[in-house]
Amino acid sequence: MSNNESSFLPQKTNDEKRSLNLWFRISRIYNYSIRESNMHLRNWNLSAAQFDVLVQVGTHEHMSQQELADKLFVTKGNIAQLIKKMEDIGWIYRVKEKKTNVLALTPVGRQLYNEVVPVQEDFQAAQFSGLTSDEKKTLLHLLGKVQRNMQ
Amino acid sequence: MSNNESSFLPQKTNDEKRSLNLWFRISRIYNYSIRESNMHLRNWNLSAAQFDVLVQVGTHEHMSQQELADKLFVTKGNIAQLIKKMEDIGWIYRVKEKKTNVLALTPVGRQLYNEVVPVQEDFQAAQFSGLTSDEKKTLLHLLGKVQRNMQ
DNA sequence: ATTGTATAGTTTAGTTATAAACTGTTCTTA
DNA sequence: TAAGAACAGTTTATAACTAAACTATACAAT
Repeated sequence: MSNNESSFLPQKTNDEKRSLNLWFRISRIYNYSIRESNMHLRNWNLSAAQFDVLVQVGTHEHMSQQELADKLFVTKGNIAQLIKKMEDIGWIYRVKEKKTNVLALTPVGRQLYNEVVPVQEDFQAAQFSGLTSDEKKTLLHLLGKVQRNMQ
Repeated sequence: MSNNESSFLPQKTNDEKRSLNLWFRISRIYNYSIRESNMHLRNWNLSAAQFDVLVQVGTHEHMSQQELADKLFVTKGNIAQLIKKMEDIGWIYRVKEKKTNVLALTPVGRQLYNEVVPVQEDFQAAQFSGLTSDEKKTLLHLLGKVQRNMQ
C-alpha cells in the first residue's frame, strides 16, 4: 500500500490528512529504499531478503527459524523457503536440536557476510544523509513512538 | 529488507548506527501496517494493492496506467496485471486513447470506493494516533526531507 | 503412561511484485 | 514520407511473501 494522499474527503481534519500523508511518505521511502537495495545487492547475487537473513544469522549465534521470522517480521513459511534456498546455495547450514533448526553461516556464507554487510549498511545509512544528526535523533524518537503504538 | 539493527561493527559511528536504526524502524512500521491493512481490507475482498488503485483511479480522472504506476511507485507491468484483474472483477474500465489506456471506475467500483475508502483511511490514520499534532508535523517534515534526498 | 496442547518447521496454492523482452503506436526529423 | 526514437502497454519467467493446512516433536498434567 503506498498512497492516498489525494483522496481527502471534505470532512477530513488537517490532522487526519497529516496522518494519511505520513503513511504515504513512509510507503514511498520504504519502496524506494527496498528497490535501490535490491539493485545494489545484485552485485553479489543477493536479494534483499537474503541479505536480511545473512545479517541476522551472521550476527546472532544459535538462532532458530522461528526466531529469525520474528526478527524479520515475516512468516515462518517464508523463512522455511528462504533458508532452504540459501542452504542449497551453500551460505547457511542447519543443525537439528530437538524440534528446532539452529542456523549458522558456512565459511562461504561468512565470507560473503564480511564482504557485503559493511558496504550495504553504508549504502542504507546513506539514504538518511540529508538529515543532520539531531534530525536523525528526532526522527528515530518519533518513529519509535509510532512503533510502540503498533504493539 | 527489514533489519540489521544489530549488525553494528565496532567501527561504526553513532550517527551511522542511528541511520541503520532508522531504516529498521521504517521497515517495521511499513511491514506491520501493510499486513494490518491487508487483514482489514479482506472484509471487502480487496487487497492493499487493489485499494491503492481504487483510491487513485477514484480520485484522479483521466489517469493512464503509466501515471498510475508512477504514483504508486510500482512497475507498469505490475499495473497491467492489477488492472486486468480489477477489470475482470468489474471495478474498473479502460478507454483506449491513442497509445494510452484511460482508467475509470465502473458504478460498482465507485460504490466500493465510497464504502471502503473513508473507513480504510481512518484505519490507516489511526496508526499514528500515538503522536500529537505537532509531532506529526515534525515527522512529516523530516520524512519529506528524507524523500527529497532520494530523488 | 496417556492424552492433550503447544510449538517448530514444511508444504501448498495463490498473490503481488519485479526485470526484461516484446508489440505496437505516435512523434520527430531530416 | 521514411527511418528511427520514444513511449504505453503486455507478456513471461521468476522471486518473495502470505495464510492455512499439515507433520512431527516435545512437554505437561493428571
